[in-house]
This record gives sequence, structure tokens and C-alpha cells, in this order.
Amino acid sequence: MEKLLSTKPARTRFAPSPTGRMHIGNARSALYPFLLARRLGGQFILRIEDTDQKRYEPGAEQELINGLRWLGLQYDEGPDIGGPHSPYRQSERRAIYHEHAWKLVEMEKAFACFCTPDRLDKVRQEQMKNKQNPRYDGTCRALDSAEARRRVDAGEKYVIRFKMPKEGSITTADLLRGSITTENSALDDSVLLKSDGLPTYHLAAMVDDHLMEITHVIRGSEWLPSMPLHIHIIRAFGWDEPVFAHLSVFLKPSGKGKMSKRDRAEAMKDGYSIFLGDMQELGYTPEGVLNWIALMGWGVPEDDVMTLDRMIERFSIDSLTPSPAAINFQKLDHFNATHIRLMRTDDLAARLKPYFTREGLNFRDDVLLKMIPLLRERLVTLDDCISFGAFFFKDEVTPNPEDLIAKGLDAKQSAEIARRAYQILGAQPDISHERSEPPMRAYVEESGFSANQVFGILRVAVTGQKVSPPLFESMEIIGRDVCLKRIQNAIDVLEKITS
RNA sequence: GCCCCCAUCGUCUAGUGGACUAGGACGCGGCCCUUUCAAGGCCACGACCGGGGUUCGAAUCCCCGUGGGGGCACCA
Repeated sequence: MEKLLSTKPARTRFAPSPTGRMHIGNARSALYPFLLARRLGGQFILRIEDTDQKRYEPGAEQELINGLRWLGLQYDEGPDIGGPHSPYRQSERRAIYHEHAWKLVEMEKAFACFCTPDRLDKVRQEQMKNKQNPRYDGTCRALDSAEARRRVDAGEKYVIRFKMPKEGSITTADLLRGSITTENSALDDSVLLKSDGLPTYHLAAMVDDHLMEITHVIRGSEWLPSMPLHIHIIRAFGWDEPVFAHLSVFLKPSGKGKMSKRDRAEAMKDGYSIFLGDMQELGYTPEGVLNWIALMGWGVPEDDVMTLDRMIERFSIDSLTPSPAAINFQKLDHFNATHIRLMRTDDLAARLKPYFTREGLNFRDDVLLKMIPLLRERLVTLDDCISFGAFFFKDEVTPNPEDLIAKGLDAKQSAEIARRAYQILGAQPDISHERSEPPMRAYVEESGFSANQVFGILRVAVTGQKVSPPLFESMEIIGRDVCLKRIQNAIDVLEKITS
């Protein structure tokens, strides 16, 4: 226990396989080890587990790196930046695994196996038919070691399998769940080194974690069932065991079943995604995403909205939760909106720019800075700045004619209101909101129309939309001349309806 | 089929035998504020999966059930 709750510097790692896009599950698998390393003052390492050439996807590693960078999870050692245990890409470490696999063979903890995949398949099929557990039948385990060596040297294809003890049991410890005892008889002679010379996860991860001096292995709970094998491997080498913590999986929003890449389509319909790349485009911030995933599987008393720095202060590995968590996009929205409200004005402005650019709008920096205070508390995602604020940068707006007719009034009355507004505002030398609002309010008073009706018409005329940031402040930013032009246009539209 | 894990409001969680009338957050409902939409403030609704134990006392410990999840590859 002393070891488990150590406060000594920790070396942790994020070890994804480059087989697809980076999703929130990956992100959380990177976050917790990052937090631990920063909390305890150790190192956080990125290691690419690309030992499966069949599933390898060329762009995946870069996407992983981009994702980590976007989130601000900076690693201290990794394939692109090097480090004392280079290389950090497993495909470049073949010799290391080869050597370790054979070391186990020499120690008689593993054996070379020449069985063909075809035969193994048949055996498995047969076992399942007989309701037996599918497992290696031991054919090559019985081979004489000198004979095996001879066949290997002769160039015969082989794999190396772990020689699982037939008797006994093994007790392993998961930090979040306590100790788990497994009968060795339930375990298999798993392949450690494949016939293509590359290792399986079981060998590669254990060897690298040891060589890279990893102190805490934080990984998905899908590894829980193979932890006994992993501990066997570690002990066969006589190495120290790192602390293991298995994260629970993310469930679909419905809570039924594990969230998978295939759920993307469903989420996208509602403007959500589980892929980091998508989320960025959808206007989510790293702060929001981080806060969201952090709290799924980690209970932090008295803390809710947190920055990365705050998470580091508060993190403790034993406060992680072992139970599965259903993802909840509404909560993501909440965290995203909250962090947007917390941002400095210039920071928010800089982050909004790409979204205006994407819309082909020519934003002006000074205008952008001025509109931020009006926009900020209305944004759930960054790209909401388009629906709320595009009119600031458009040459002209084209209101829906029927929106120009106020509720309870007809086109004629609405046109009258627009004309009066034009007069009142046109009489002002400028339309700072201090100058424009009082006379307009006075007009509301004397006219008998409601503020809702008068300001509503003005809003649609000036912004082109029924929902907008506060009217008078918006008009001030747009400027007198443009406002008057837009109001005149509204008058024309309304008069066309009446005539 | 076999093995393993998990179980508190709809969701994420706090809770580590008495401080629990079970706390917070999101969402939902209502009210206030208000030129729209938000934001903000206030209030309400809402949970210990079931059954047995252990104990003076159990959300908390043990067992069984149920439900959910994961795993059983020359994938990770």
C-alpha cells in the first residue's frame, strides 16, 4: 500500500496504437497519466504501439500528436521529440523484443511454436463445438528444446509463446479494485512474438514499461483480463511490478453498450462527436473537453469546473472510479460554455477568428474585440459566434420580411415604427448605446407600442435575425451609417408589402 | 459456453460502520431579472438494484441473486 500511494516522482505513459482517429477514450487515457506525472513531478511519455502492421493507419500517429497538443497534454519523451529511452515507436524496437522473447525461451519460461494458423483455427473450432474453452493445445510446448532450436535455425516459421504454469494461481493488484486471484489453469500459452518477428502487446508493453521505467500503468479496463499474463511475464523476467490502474470504459449516452467509433454518425446528427478532430471543428475548446472527460471516472469533492492546472493540483490516482460511465454530451456543452465565459477577451477573440474565416467573413480585429463581451455568455460552442455575430461583418443583411412585422402588428404599423426609429436615430450624431437607447425608450412610451415590438423590429432590421446580442450595444458596434442603411432597407421591404 | 470486473438521483459523482433528513454538478420544472436569446439569482423534483447475513448501528463489511460491462487472436 505504501508503494501504491507513493508520492515519489512517477513515470507514466500514454501508449496508443495508431489504428484510427483520436477519440475521447484515448484522450482520457492520456489525461490521467499526464496528471499523475505532473502531480508527482515525474515524466509523461508518449509511446506508439504500432506492432500490428495490418491495422496500421498512416495518419493516425500525427492525429494522436495533434490531439495531445490541442489538449495541452505535453509529453516529456516521445517519438517526435526523443528521450533517454528512444525509440518510442515499437516498430523500431524489434530487436529488443526479439532478444527478450528468446531470453524467456532460454529460461524455459517460453517456447517456440510452429503450429500453423490453420491448424490452430481448427483446434479452436473443435474446442468451441465441445463447449471447451478455446486455448492452445500444447503441441509445441512438448517439443524438445534442442529440436525446436534446430527448426528455427533451419528457417521454419515460428512464434514464441509464454509457457503458462499448469498449476497454481497468481494474485495481481489493481489499484482501483484491489487484488484479483486467477487460477493459472484458466490462462493460456499466449503468443509473445509473432511470426513476422514483431511482438504482441503482451510482450511489447511489459518490456517497454520496464525499460522505460514506468511506475504506474494506467490503461483501459479491457486489459484487466490479461493482467495475470502480464504479471507472469514481468515475474518471469524478475522485474519490479509497476502499479496498475484500469480505467473503466465509456458507455454510449444511453448507457447501453460501450461507446464505439461507429457511434459517431448518431452523435454528429446532434452536433456532437467523440473524435477530437471533429470536436475542434464543432467549436469545442480543449478546456471544455478536458474538464468533461476528466470528471467521467474521477470523483473530485468540491470541485467541478477546473483548468488543467487545477486538475494537476487535485489529482490523485486512487480517486479514480472503477465503474463504467455513460457519456453525456449536455454536460460537455455545459463545461464548454463555462470555460468560454472564463476566457480572457483577447484569448476568446483569437479562438473565434478561425470560425469567421471559415465562413468567409472578413472580420476586423477591433470590432471583434468589442463584440466579445456581448457574445461571450451566449456561446456554447465557439462556432456559435457565427449564428450570433456574423451580421457584424456582413456587408448587408437580408431579414426575412415576415420577421420585420412585430407580433400583434401589421406591416403598415411596423413600417411606421421603422420610419420613426430611422428619424430618431438619424437625428443622433452617433449611436453609442447611451445616446440611442433613451430616445428609443421615450418613443416606446409615447407610441403605446411595447418595447418588445419596437425593439424587435429594430433588431431584425439591423441584425437580420430575431435572436441577437443586446440591440443597442450591437448597433453601437455596427455604427450609425450602416444601421441607418439597414433600417432604410427594412422600411423598403415593409412598404413593398403594404403597397 | 468459460473467466473477470462493476452497481448511490435520468446522467457524472461525493460518501471508506455512527457527523446521512444521503451532498454537489448536468439535465428537467417553476420563479426573479429582461428589448430577443443567453448569462445570473432563487426554489422544487429526484437515488443507496433485490434478498440474506455481520454489528448496538450498514449506502459503507460478507454471501447469494439480478442487472450492466469487459475479455477469451500470430489486434491492441
